[in-house]
Amino acid sequence: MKPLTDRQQTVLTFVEEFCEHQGYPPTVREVAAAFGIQPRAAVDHLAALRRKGYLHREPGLSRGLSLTSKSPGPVVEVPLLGRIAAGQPLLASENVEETLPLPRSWVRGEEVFLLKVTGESMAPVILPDDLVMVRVQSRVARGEIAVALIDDDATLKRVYEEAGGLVLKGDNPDFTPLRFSPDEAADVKILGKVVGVYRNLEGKRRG
Amino acid sequence: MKPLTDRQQTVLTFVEEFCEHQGYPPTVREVAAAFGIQPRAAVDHLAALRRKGYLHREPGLSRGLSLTSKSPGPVVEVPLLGRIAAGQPLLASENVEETLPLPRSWVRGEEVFLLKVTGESMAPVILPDDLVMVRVQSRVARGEIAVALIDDDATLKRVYEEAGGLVLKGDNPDFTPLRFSPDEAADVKILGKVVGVYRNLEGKRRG
DNA sequence: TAAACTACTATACAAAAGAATACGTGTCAA
DNA sequence: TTGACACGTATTCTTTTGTATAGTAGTTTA
Repeated sequence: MKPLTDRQQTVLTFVEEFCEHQGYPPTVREVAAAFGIQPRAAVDHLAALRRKGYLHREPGLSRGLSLTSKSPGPVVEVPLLGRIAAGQPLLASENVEETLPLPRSWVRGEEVFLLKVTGESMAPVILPDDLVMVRVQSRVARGEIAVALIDDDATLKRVYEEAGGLVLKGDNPDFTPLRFSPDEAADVKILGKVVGVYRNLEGKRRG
Repeated sequence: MKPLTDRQQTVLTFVEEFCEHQGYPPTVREVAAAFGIQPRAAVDHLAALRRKGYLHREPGLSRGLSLTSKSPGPVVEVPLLGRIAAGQPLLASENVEETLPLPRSWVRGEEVFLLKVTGESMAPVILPDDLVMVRVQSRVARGEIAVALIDDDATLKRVYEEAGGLVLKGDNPDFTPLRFSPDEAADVKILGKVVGVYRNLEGKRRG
């Protein structure tokens, strides 16, 4: 892309930050006011930026200005589930506490959701207050970490499907593995596989 | 958040998609035209959406409409550094391998960057191939995890500043702590504090 | 059953905002 | 030295756009 003059760069930065903060692009006059110049001068700058391919303007439309370059990288809105109930619609909007924009490269699969970890059973790999990303799938490979629903309680465990039944095991040795006979295993529903963990280390005593 | 009527939901969806496609929000009249109704009716819908907290309107401003709830949530482009050299400009574009859009709520601080972990010295909290988020700061509190630059080598360690000098210690007991006399400590530069860890669990044998 | 909310029509007006006109300055390459 | 270009001031015109007034109906809720 063609190089910008210093002045044009500051104008572009202003437009980018305005969009980010306000949620809508600035008008010609707002750009002018920000730099203490006349609208006409601002038009010249915006025209230069358009000519060099940094933004697009819809003629005649107020705020008809959109950024081309920067491009808010490919993001996917991933729902953070507050609670998980046995009631079918897992991703129903009532359960969605908020939705976080994550880079597409992190989101593996179509149906994914985030969950805030509560127990210590998966320590030290997964700790309380971690955010885990879960891909919805009803089966996981042996030994993989999954979200299992047991009587309306969602838990994070490694899953071992064996001839003798189903074993759900935490990494934390303080927790005894849960064993289910083939009959009982029907009450256990695998909601999905844990494909990622995010941990915030700010203001924590222990990692 | 308060529930929407069917009609309000379709209007909100229209606004969201308009923003996504055009890069700027629609005018009252554009909303009206899209549904074949009068501007006044569109105002009613937008007022309802604002009252229920789904969007924000700046009175009197054209296109002064911004999505609060859903929408491509506030993202910050965080640079993923490929290598870290002693040469001053840490976030110089030559060192930036790519830039990932992360939710603002995860990004604590002004200057942050991401780093891919290579060594095992911080296991089990931080493992190879993890992505750590680092906030640029030259000092960290005792025992916090920091990125330290020792002779052009960036390492992840807990930092203990003591009267007897500086100690850099990994969580992994297999690694012996690095000790620096007050004199030697001048060669160690703290680049920043580790404020977050992201781990991808896809295709791993063990967490 | 009254009050509040939703969903709309029709018309009008004033502020907001884009664009046009008319100039002035300095730089740089042909 | 002439013309293209970047950058700027000042003013005016016209369209776009938000908002207001004045109603009409149907639905929901207290």
